[in-house]
Amino acid sequence: MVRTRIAPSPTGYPHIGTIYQALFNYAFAKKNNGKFLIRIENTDRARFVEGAEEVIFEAIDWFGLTENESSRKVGEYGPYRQSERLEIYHTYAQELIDKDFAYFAYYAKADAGQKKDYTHTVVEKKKVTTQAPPKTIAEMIKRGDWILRMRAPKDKDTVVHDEIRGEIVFTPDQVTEQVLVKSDGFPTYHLAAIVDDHLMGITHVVRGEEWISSAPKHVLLYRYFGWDIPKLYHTPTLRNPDKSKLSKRHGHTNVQWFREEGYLPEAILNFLALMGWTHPEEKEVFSMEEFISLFELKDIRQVGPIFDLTKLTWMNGEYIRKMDVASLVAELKEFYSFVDQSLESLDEKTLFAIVSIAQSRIATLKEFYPLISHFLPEAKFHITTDEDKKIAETLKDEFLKIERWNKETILEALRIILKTHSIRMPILYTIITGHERGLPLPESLEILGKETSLDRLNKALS
RNA sequence: GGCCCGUUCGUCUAGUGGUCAAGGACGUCAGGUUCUCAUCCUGAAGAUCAUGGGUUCGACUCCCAUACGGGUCACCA
Repeated sequence: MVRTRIAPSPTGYPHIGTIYQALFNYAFAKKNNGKFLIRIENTDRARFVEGAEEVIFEAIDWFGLTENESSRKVGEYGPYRQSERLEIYHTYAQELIDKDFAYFAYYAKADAGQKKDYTHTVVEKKKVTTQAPPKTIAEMIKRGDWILRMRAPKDKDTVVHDEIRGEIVFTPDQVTEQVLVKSDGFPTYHLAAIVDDHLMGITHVVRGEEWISSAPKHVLLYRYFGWDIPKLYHTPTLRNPDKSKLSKRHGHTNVQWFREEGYLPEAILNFLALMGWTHPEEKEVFSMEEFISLFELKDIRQVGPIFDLTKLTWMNGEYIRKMDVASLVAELKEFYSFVDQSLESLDEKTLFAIVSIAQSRIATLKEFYPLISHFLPEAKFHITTDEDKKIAETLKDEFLKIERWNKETILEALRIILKTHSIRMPILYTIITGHERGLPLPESLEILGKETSLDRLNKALS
């Protein structure tokens, strides 16, 4: 039974990189009739953000990457929130102490969490004390200035087998004696993740390449416990246009941002799938079902791709264009209620008609509204010059002559205007819509109706 | 700085020793269709496969070095 997981930390907004990881883990689990779980890694109390967990799940739901087990969907391997598993970690930490694979180290509190400057080689200063070390985790927590570190071999290389990159050898000096339990009794990622992955039956660990350097420590821990090592896959990390790791500073990383910009979750997922993976037939647009059936973890590329918004926007347009009108209407309604902008002034029939002519002209849902301003009740014709006025008068005459109000008869009328005033389309377009270009004019006027069109003309002429 | 991972058109990529003087997609440019704008269609420009050495009859593909990029070196994940 394949079991995969993502392990987000509730430290802020949901990151697009988390979704990228979720996509691979989800697809692989689905392909193999396995389970995909979400474990909340909240062992860092300093960085914890209230409400962040809820927002992660909201993003997961939006993308439809529904998990089988998680803190909100508790299965038999729970709890799925690390803060609720402290006793478990302590038990296993004690096992390590008993086997002498871990030891208590003395550290003054003041050193906690300080970053270092690595432009030059740094020699870590060890604190010394004459105190006897604590005997148990409980005693350690009580004392406050002790931590638990793992032991690492001084004479042997540690080999990490990565399914994408092959064997990676780490010499002893690269494998430091990682802190396992912090002085507050909370485990670090390294202990917690290994214990949880094992206890939760994770078979394939798919995570970002930033974890490669700490992988040997994880391998060691598995060995200390005598556990099987799940298959390890280190995926490339998404990059900014300047090639650095995708960050808020240089690009858009917040899932919420993509939603507010009118991107469709399916399109984002499709685009993300293309970042590091290629369809066997080199197809660019494919469904999640197709992706699941074709996807293989081992085919993931090793190079960090640059997240290119231009191509995502194109992809989004592709998705919008292939939707049926009813779905697009529903999608637009949901989007505009999400961004607090209503489409309610338009009745259903009108909205359908507008959407069908707007469909090929928008790449994101957000582009819809600016395109349809001339359909809103408060819109009017734009007559600014005497020439405009003359055109409007002819327009009125021609409109009055039309008996059957449809796009063909309207187009004919418009052609007459263009000819008699020898003007070009953008001028006429501006008078009617206020913009130089946009949705097709005959269709727009047909939807608007003869009555409304004449009404607006009269108002503009008076 | 040490170590680790990587390096094919601006970007995403195909390519696993000969079929590649490198194919596709986005973007760009030009043209066609057309009531504007899009869609759609056609075409063009765009990569001496980071550089230099090997190995081989033959290398984008294998090996080594150099350069460059990224990651990591926290009581953060």
